Amino acid sequence: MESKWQLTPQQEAEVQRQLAVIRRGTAEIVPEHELVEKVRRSVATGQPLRVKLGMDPSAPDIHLGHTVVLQKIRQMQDLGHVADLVIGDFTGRIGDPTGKSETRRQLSAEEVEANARTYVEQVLKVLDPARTRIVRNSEWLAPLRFEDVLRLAATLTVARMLEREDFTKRFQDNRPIHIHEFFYPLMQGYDSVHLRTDIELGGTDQKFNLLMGRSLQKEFGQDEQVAVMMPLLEGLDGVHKMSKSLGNYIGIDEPPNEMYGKVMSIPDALMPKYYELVSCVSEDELAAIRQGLADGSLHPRDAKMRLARELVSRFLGEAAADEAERRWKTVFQQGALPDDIPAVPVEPGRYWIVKALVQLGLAPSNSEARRAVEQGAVRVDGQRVDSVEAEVDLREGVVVQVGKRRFVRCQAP
RNA sequence: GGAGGGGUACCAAAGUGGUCAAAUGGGGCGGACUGUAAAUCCGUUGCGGAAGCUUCGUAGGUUCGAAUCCUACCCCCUCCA
Repeated sequence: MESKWQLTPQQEAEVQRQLAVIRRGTAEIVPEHELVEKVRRSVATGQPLRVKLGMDPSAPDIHLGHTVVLQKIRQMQDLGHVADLVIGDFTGRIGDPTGKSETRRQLSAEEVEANARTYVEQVLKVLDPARTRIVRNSEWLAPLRFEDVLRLAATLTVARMLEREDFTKRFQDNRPIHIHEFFYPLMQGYDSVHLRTDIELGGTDQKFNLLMGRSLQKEFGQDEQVAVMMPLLEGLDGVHKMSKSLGNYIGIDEPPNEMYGKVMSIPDALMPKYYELVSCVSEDELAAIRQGLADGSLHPRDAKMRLARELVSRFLGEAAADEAERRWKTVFQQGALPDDIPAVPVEPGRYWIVKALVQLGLAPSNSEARRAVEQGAVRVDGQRVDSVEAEVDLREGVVVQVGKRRFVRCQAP
């Protein structure tokens, strides 16, 4: 296709450079040629592209999965483009039906507001604040009249909606689909119209919604946005996409040890993907890591430790990363006791082991405490307790351990 | 308004009078192994120091005996209108 922008050789080179950065790690770009054209335009005119990301404030925290997309935007910001971060405070009231097998609960305005606040704070750990505009879609969606809404709705057919797998499935399974859920993609698309978005980012599961933006922009006589989709990041289980509701996520606000440990528990096989999507290593390093893992010269554990360190350092600071790494080494590599064992006040004396565990908060019930002992999980001052009938002396400084990673130090009250 | 389907443990899902503290899968926890909290394998997963006690939407009832049968109620879903 013929480009309408004539560029100097230097500019051509710049376009190529930008495209390479943008393409890295993406799952799909629709349509590719329009992206090229937009970048050419930007380079020729010096006008930055407007990149949009919608965030659904239905959960208060963001996790590593979200950073995949955020990071891509950051890269675009570093190329000189600007980001519109749309807080879906209006759409959040509905809840994105994407991938859901049932209708989402509608959030109250207050809940959305509270979530939005922590969101912004966390998101700016990844994005460049100077090149980020934070907007809320209630700003332009709330004032729409019913008439406007009808106009939007008229652009869409039920058949088109049912192209979506999640809706189709629900429809076939005789599960309810509420009309208002149809409006979600419509509203998200309208955000793009309002913001005159050039590029909208999202996960591959957002394809339908992203394409909706194109349809609506066309309807409004605008240049259509390009949809840039990032792969979904699997969570700790290595199977399902990282999500809060599945509990397989790594939050970016977690305590350092948690974050470090969680990274270490990611299945080995996911390392290349994690490096590609959430790490900041250069293209060359990435290739080296891939190669090393493939030919066995790089131990998966070491790759993970490096990644864990990088992530903790980025989100929580260098010092926290040092500390988390040190702790991990002592506890798990050397099997030593951690040095930050929580102290629990307890009246000194002789206790039946089962009661002691409950007393120290290491087991929720006698039955569970007994099970732990029976399974050989309990140690007192490093000595395994092998009888459920055992009695132990609890006094200042005694360390009681259940399993490999739960420790408690007794403390006189 | 009418017709029908359904509510079982953390989740999903069997079970339709006793052998059911309730199959199976997932998740959780633990052990072994290891290189880590990866992978794999194994164990365990209501409470209770024991006797036993309390669980199958809720409340009653029938029965020697109920998750299973009856009655009422609550909740969810679908279809027709």
